[in-house]
Amino acid sequence: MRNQGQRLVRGTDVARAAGVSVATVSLVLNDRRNVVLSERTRDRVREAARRLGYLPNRVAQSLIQGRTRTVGVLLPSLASSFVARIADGIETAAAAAGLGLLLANSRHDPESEDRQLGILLGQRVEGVVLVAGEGTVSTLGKRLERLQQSATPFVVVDDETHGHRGDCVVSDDRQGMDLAVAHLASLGHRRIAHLGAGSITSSALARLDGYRAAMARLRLRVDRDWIEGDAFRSADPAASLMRLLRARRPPTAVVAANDRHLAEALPTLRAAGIGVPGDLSLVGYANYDFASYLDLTSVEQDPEVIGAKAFGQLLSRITDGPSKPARIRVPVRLIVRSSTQAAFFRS
Amino acid sequence: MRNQGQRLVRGTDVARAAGVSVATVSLVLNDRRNVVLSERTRDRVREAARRLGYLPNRVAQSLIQGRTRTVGVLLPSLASSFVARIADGIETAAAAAGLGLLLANSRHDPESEDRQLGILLGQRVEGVVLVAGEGTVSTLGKRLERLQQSATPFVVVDDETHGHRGDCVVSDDRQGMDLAVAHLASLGHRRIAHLGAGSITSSALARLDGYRAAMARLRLRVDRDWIEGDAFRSADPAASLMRLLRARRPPTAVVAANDRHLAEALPTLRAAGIGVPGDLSLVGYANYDFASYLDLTSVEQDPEVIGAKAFGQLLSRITDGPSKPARIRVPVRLIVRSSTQAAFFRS
DNA sequence: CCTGTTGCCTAAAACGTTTCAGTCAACGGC
DNA sequence: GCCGTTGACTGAAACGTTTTAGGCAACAGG
Repeated sequence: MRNQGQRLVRGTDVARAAGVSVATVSLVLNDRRNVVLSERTRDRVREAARRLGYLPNRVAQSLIQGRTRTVGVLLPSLASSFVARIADGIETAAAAAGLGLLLANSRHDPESEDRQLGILLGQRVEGVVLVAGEGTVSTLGKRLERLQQSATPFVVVDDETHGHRGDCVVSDDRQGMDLAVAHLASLGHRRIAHLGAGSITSSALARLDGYRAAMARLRLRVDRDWIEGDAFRSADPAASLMRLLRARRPPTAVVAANDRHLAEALPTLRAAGIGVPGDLSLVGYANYDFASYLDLTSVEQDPEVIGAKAFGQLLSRITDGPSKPARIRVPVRLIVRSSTQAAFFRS
Repeated sequence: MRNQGQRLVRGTDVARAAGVSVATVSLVLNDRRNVVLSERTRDRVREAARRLGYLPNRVAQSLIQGRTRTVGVLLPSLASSFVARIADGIETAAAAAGLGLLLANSRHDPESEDRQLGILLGQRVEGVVLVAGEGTVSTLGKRLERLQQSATPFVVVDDETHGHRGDCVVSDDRQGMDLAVAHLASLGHRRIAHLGAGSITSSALARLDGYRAAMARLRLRVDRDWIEGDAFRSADPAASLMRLLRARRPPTAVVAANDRHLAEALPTLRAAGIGVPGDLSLVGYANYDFASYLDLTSVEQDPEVIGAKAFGQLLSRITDGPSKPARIRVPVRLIVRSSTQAAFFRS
């Protein structure tokens, strides 16, 4: 720790240089206008501070003021661009509000998430944004309880199954599925199948749910063998998609819970001689950058806005205190490309 | 700030509950073995701490110990998956070393980066990882100077043009280009052109440089019109690629500085009736996830390792103090897919 | 000369830890 | 009974700020 040798400049140093007390330094630099101070003194202090390169020690400030101006963000990984962009949104909003971000990464491990949360609370963050992820969501309740006990405001992102415990912000998966199904229906499709996400996260379930609701709303029947790749199926999207096409009444279109599954299944479709969109229309989900390269119609989410809203909600909890849990759903929009076209066959 | 009302439990509270002094609480909880303390007292204190849910206030600890156990990460954005994965690598390494991460985002704006750096230094982070980005790299030196003045250890990531000022960690772009060119040469290609990144970042320059060096090493001539999309050209990759194909001696293969440029140019190639790899072999760079969906041969980087190495270097600076600047280049590897095949024509 | 008033600044406490010198009791040896 | 030693714990300072009550000089009014 060589910084010890070369101490950073403190308020005392500025005070000595300006020929005043530390109290005065603080008063001047924080521009306490209700205290009378001569312009001459102000200038002297400011000049000394500038000359010495004085940066008030935030640690000491935090201790005395009882607030750290820092919020914690606990996420499962930054490898997912969806999560990373949420973090970006949180950071931007926090910076605008003058709050810093302490980042912790659970690596999808509940125990690690526990430990990290402990560290964040030890650091006395003023609030926590908890981004749910596979692996940690099932035991999330335990950590929310801990947050409640320590009276630390929090917001959950990307999971609404714990909505009764506090605020949550999610992407509007139901709306997304409705847009996808409605788009296909407007093209004349009646036999629309669903290729699920193969996981049991809150949004995977919401997308399946949204698919069913949209079909019901449009009075379209859903055959039993039109849903594939749910939590109980293997994670082979191509095989799942091919199974869908062997249904008793084969679908003319498929809405997927994830672009990635479609991208992976595309070569198999091509090999089987099934043209897209000629023989089969496809709608993906998430609008990853490759969706445009593959010309996939897809539902675009807005992770930056999710992050911004999550921070906004957290901030209002920090300043206004608790009240009835809010559930914020961020709208999505459909990006139409050439993987969808009018139905080639009407039932 | 409602947390004020419901204060968190302090060492004093534990001390009172256990019938000892605060000093004892600290001694027990920090397991100071060189001080003699009876087992009975230890147990009483530990029990009281557990019962009250005592979490030592890190802010006070930091103040007294003069170290915050926190490093700052200053990056241009989390929207880039490359940067996000670097951050992930840093976080993982930092967590393993027991250090927290304060995240700041410059949004590609030098002024904002300045401000953010000020905040990090105010927070008394023990070191800073500075991830360079377009927009901020040109004025990076100013901030490095500031870091040097405050005697805060730092490491620069993704830029080696400031290597004289301190440590830097970069992906080995020269090696990557060498792998790409050598791969094509081994397939019999002699006329290999370069589609640049269209930016003037350190790695774009290094990739161009690596291309030239590799061609020279293999004794392959580089025509003047075989380099496109450098900093002075417009950012239309498809047009750049088509220009390459109109060269006096048209190339049979192209190595790009970025997968994305190839992905965007692909439709144009298809429209022009140029088959890949039949008429033209392509090698991309970065191995984005879409590279596999588009079957692009590409150079894969390892951002997590870049982050880990950056943190490792920073940590050794923090503990061992300064010495000769290190320049760490993280190896890359070539992922061969079907966008490259044996040359159709030998010169 | 006394009493206020005003203007400008400062002393000192406080925040919640850690650390170390020191206290105090008990005990043993002589 | 005295001295030293050991074991077990504690008092108080320290970290670098902010904040508030109050000090002090100058000056005015009576």
